Amino acid sequence: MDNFKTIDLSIFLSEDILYLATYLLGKYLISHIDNEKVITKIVETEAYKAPYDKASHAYNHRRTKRTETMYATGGTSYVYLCYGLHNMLNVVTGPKEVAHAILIRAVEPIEGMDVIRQRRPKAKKYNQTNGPGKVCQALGITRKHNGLSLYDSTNPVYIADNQNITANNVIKSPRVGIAYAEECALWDWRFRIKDNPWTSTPHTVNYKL
DNA sequence: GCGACGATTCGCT
DNA sequence: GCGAATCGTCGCG
Repeated sequence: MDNFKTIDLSIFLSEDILYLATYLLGKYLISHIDNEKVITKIVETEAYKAPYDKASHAYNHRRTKRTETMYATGGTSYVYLCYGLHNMLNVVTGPKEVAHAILIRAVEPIEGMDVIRQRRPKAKKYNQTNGPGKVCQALGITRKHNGLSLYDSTNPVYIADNQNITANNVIKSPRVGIAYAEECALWDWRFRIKDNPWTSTPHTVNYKL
């Protein structure tokens, strides 16, 4: 389990963010942090399409110190702190200056389960990596890893090629935790691999306008 | 400066 | 199911 084929940069430059969010399903997310290697498979993503998506941090071209990373070239990592304690990993996509991003919500452990258990000692099997904050904790990802090129296997965090998931094996549903985003909250921009037990909760969300 | 709040998680009821 | 934890970011002034 070594020698991974990385993803071509040109893929990340696409502006078809819904395609990319499904394309990333099945791919490897790998971390090599604190001398520990963890290999996982991406099983759940969410798309955030600046500038008109009200759920995006870059909504309405908002550009601040924090969101500056979102305007980087596609394939860059955007890691931010949520609720003061949870790190969230996103994949910036599109050309430079286009602030689209894809949130990695859940992964399936492939290698390095012992490391994950060490980092999340209280989590039971399927609760180890089934949420965006849990993913970062399990892989050791923090805001220090903001701004990395995810197509470069010499970086401590990167994405590698693997299976493609066919459309009939992808579940689309509304995104989680964005009730404030009004009509955008209803869009089916959350993508999960069908019947995969490692996807995150809640399994359904219901927003009222 | 200051106050409000968040792309969540966990433990307890 | 509910509420607390916890702090950087943002917007206002």
